[in-house]
Amino acid sequence: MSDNNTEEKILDAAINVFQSKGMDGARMQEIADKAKINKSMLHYYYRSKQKLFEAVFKTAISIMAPKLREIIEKDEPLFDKIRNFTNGYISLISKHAYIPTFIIQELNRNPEILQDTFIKEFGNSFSTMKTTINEMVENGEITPIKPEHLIINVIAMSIFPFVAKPILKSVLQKDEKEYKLLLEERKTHVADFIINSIRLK
Amino acid sequence: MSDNNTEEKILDAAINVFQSKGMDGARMQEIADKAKINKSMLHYYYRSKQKLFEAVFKTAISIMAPKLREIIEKDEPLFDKIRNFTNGYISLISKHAYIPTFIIQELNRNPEILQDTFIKEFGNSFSTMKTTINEMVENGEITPIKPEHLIINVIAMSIFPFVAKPILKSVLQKDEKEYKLLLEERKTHVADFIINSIRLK
DNA sequence: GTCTATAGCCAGATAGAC
DNA sequence: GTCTATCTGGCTATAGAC
Repeated sequence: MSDNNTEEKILDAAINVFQSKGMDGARMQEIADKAKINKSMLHYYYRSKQKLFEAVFKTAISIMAPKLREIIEKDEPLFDKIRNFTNGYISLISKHAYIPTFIIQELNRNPEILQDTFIKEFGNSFSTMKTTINEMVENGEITPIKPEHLIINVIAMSIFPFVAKPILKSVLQKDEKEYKLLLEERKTHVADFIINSIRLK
Repeated sequence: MSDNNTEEKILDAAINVFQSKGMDGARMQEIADKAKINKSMLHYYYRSKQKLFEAVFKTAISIMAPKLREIIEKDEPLFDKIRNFTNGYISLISKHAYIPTFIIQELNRNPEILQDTFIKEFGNSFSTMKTTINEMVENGEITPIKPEHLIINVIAMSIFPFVAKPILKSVLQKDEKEYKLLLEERKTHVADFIINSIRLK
């Protein structure tokens, strides 16, 4: 994609550079080089580094947010939901390995970005999921657990291995290929692990 | 601490600034201001921004690594190990909230830093823990699980809530106080959740 | 729309007085 | 050891020709 259109070539290159270097580390010259266009074109199309960054950030969110909504909103049995999310999300991130770290990094740098791009994505859809989980606990269908912790656990086990890849590779003494294999296994492992913990025996 | 000694005042201020802004976002002037010393003192004591950064990075690692070794090396029953680690690590990070994000961010920026400061911390102590877990599986003491996944799960659920705090606060619609309470609960919740998953019923 | 040239600023680093 | 003043380079951004 984007072999012709200059604006798209810029955005693609900007995604590449911003996501690996962050806002502060990124250089407009590097983006121009990667896009194989003149540096002043960046300003012609996006006015400023800040505006270009915002376009990249929104793109990143738009890739990650829908699947997150899915787990929260879709009407299906909880265990299916967990299996679909972990499998789907780990697959998705495998194709966009830099995005979670990028979002986390920039969000910690400037937590207010959320107000504009993120919060309204969710509204109060979380509260319905919360209700569902609480009902399952009350009906004795799963072990007692706070919905908040369950959600954090699901997300943490899915995303953290990507974010902390360098540390985990080192601690576990895995090479690139072995680590990739572990991530692949986690598409099913994470759901098994969670369901094993909350289901009644 | 560090009310007199200039070098210490610099390091304290540098820790503060580098850990919240990262290498690229940090400014020597801001460090000097926070340390209430003249900017050129930074160079007098640490030669360059890079060298000062390395000192800060090593400090961060030296705060986080020992507890990580503990879980891997200490000779105690697995379930105790898990309880001690999650409780101990979450408590530790609560006092140094910026460190995990800082380490992850800088490690993704430059994965080679590890070679110098990190890998040798662990040696092959991981392999003994791996053996222990595999033996427990074989002896039917816990559910079948790859040691790698168990370790990733423990670390992920302990650390991720700090790293992804802005997102999770937003998704779960918690204010600062409520989120702090969740983190507090996780000191015991995480271990319960894990043990509940791997113990035999 | 695309290029070259350059303005303007800011940050890291150093020289040198005290 | 600590300060002021300044150099130097690199980066964003723009002016202006084509």
